[in-house]
Amino acid sequence: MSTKYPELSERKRQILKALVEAHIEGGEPVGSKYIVQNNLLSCSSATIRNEMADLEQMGYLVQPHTSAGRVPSEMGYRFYVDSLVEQYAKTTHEVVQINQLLKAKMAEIDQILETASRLASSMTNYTGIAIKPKASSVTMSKFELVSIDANHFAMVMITSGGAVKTKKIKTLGRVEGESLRRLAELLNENLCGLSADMITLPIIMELENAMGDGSHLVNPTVKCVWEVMSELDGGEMRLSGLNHLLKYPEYSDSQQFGQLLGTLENQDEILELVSGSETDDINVLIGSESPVKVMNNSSLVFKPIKKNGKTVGVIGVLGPRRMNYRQVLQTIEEITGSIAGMLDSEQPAKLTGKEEDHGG
Amino acid sequence: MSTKYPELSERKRQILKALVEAHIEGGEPVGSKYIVQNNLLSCSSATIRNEMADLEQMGYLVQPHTSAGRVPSEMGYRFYVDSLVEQYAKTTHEVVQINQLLKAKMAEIDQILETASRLASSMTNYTGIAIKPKASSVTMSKFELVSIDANHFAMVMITSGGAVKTKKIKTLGRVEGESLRRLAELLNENLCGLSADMITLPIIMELENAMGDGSHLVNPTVKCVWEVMSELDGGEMRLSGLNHLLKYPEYSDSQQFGQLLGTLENQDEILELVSGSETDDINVLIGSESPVKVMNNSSLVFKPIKKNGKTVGVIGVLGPRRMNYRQVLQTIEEITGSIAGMLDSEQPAKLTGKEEDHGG
DNA sequence: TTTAGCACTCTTTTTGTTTGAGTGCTAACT
DNA sequence: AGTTAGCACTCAAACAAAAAGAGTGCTAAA
Repeated sequence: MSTKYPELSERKRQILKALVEAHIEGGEPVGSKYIVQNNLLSCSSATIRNEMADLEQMGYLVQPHTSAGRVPSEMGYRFYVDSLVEQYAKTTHEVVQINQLLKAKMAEIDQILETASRLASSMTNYTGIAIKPKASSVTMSKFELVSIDANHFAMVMITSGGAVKTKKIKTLGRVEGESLRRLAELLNENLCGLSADMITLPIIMELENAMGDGSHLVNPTVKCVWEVMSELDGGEMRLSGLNHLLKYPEYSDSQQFGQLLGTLENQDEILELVSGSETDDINVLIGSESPVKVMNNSSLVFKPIKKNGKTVGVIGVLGPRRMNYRQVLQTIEEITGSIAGMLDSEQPAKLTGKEEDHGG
Repeated sequence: MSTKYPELSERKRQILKALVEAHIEGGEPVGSKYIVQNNLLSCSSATIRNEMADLEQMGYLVQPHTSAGRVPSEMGYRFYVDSLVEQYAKTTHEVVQINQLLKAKMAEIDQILETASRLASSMTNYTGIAIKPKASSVTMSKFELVSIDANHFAMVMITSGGAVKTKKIKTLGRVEGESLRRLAELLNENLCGLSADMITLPIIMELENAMGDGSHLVNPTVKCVWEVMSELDGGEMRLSGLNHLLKYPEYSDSQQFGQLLGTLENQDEILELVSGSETDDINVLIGSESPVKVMNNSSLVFKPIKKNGKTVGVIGVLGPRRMNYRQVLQTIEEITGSIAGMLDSEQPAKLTGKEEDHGG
C-alpha cells in the first residue's frame, strides 16, 4: 500500500501537495495561477503549468475538461496520504478533550464506540463510523441461572472473552430451584468451550436425557444459548454525523447519496470490508481502492481498537475523497489511542467502576 | 384532531380524494384535465375547475402559482386522512408475511422494534422509525451477584418490568464469595423499589457502613446500578430505510435533507414528540402539525405498542407530506397489531423459548 | 347546472450569446 | 537548461431571450 515515488522532483512534490490541499480546501479544480498566488511557490504560473502537465501525464492529476484546473487523481491522493503518514507528527493538543469526553460517557464497549464515532464525526466534520467487528468464534465459560418469578428465569452467560450476556426464559409451569441448579450444572459441564456450530442435536438429546424430569427446559434454554452466541458473533455498525456529508457538493446528487445511505444501512459490505483488513494500523481507502462501488467517490479512514491484543472495535471516518487527511488521520489516531489506553489500563474498582457487559 | 367536514358536497370530496391520490402518486400539481382523464369523474374539466376553485378558497387546495395545477394543502391531507381512518378496512392479507418475518427474528424487544422498523420501511418505501420510549421511572426488583474470575464479578439486575440487565464489575483484589453474598443481600434489601433519583449519598454511606470490610465494593456497584437505571429510563430511536426518502423529489435539496438528518440523529426532538403523544391509537402528523421545524414538509405516522397495557415501543413511518397514507396507516396497524399479539400471548417455553433481556 | 371555447398567465425548456478561467505553445530571457 | 511572458484557443458556466405548454378564469351557449 505504501509504495515509494522516487521519480518526483522536490518541486513536483511541493506542487502536488499544494494542489491537493487547495482542492481539499475548496473542492474545485485548482489552476496554476491560484497556486502561485496563494502558496508562495516562487515561480511563475507557466512553470507550474509545465509541471502540472507532467504530473498529469504521470497520473497524479486529472483534468475534468480542457481549460479547467487540475484535480488530484486517486494516485495523487494516495501519494499525498502516504507522504503524510510518513512525516506524521502526533500533536496531541486535543487529547485532553478526548479523554474527558470519553471518560464522561465511558461504560460498555458499545457505548464507548458510539461515543467515539460521534466524537470523530464532530471533530472532523465527516461521518463517524463505529464498528463492533465479527468475532470469529465465541464460546461460553460459565452459566448461571437465576429465578425471576413463578414462570420466568434468567440465564446469565459469561463468554470466553469475559463479557456477560443475559436472557430471560419463560417456562411452562413452576420450576423448582433444584431443577434450575441441575440445569445450570449440565450447561456448565457440557456447553462450556463449545462454539455455536458445535452445539448439535446429539448434545441436546444427551442433555435432555441427563435432565430427566424438567427435560422440557433443555430445548428452549439451549436454543437461547445458541442465539446469544450467534448474536455475539455478528458485527454491528453505528454511524453518526451523516448530515455532515451533505455539506460537501460531492454528495449533492441525492440519487447517489441515497445509494450510499442504503449501502451503509445494510452494514454487511462495510463490516466485511473492515473486518477483512489485514493491518492493525490505520487504514486509508481512497476512492476505488475500496471494493464497495458506491464508495468510489469517497474515502474511508479507520483503525482497529485493541484490548489486550484483541480487536474489540473499529473507529473510522467516511468522507469525500478530498477529505482533510491530515486532520482525519490525526483525529483517528488520537481517539483510538485514548480508547486503547483506557481499555488496557487495569485499574481498581474504585476508579473505573465497571466495564462492558454484553459487548464482544 | 378528527374534526368533521360536513360542508363538502359529495363531488367535492371525490375530487379532493382523487386529487390527493393523484398527487401522492406523481408528486406534481394536478390539473383539472388530468382528473377527468384518469379518474372517471363523469364531468368536464371546466366543472372540475370550478369545484377546485371552491376547494381552494375553502383551504383544501393550494395553487403553487397561477396556471399550475392544484396541490393539497395540509388541511386537504388532514381531511383525506381523517376520512380514510373512518372508513378503514383492515385487509389483512399481508399479516401472514409480517408474522413470519417478525417471528424469525423475534428476540429482545429491541430487536423486535428494529425489525419492525425495517419491515415498515420496506413495506412502505418510506423511512421506518422504531422507538423505545422513555420509561418514566424504572426500579429494580432483584439483584444477583455472580463471580466471574479473580477480580471480576457480574451484577444481574431484574427490573420491576421483568427485564434483566447485567453489568460486569472489576474489583481491586480478590473478593470472597461471602462478601458477594452479603453485598447482594444489602442491595436487595436497600435498593429494591427505588428509582434512580432516590439513590442518594446517605443511602450509599449506610450501605458502606453495613458492609464493613468490603465496603470499597459498594461505591462502584451502586454507581453501576444507578447507571443502568438511568440508561433504562432513556429512550432510544432507530431509523431504517433513510435512503428511501431520497427517491422523492421533496428531499432532493441536500441542504434541507441534511438538516432533517441531523435532527433525526439527534433523537431528542423526535423522542420528545413521540413520547408526548397522548393517544394510544395511531397518530398522523401532517407537515406543520409537527412541532419539529425541519419536518414541516414531512409527515409522521406512528403508533405505540402496548404490552400488558404498558407502552414498550413505538413504530412509525416518516415520509413526504404526500405519503401514501392509506398504505402507511394499514401497514402500521398491521405491524403493531402483530407485535402486540406476539407480546401479549403467554405461551409455554417450548414454543416461544425466550424474550427480551436488557430491553425496557 | 354543465360545458365548450378562448384569452391570459406563468413556468419550463430551448436556444443562443457572452464571459472568464485556464490551458498549451512558442518565443524570448537568464 | 530551465524559466517566464505573451497569446491564441477551449470549454464550462452564467446570462438572456424566445418558444412551448400546461392550466386557469371567465363568458356565453346548451
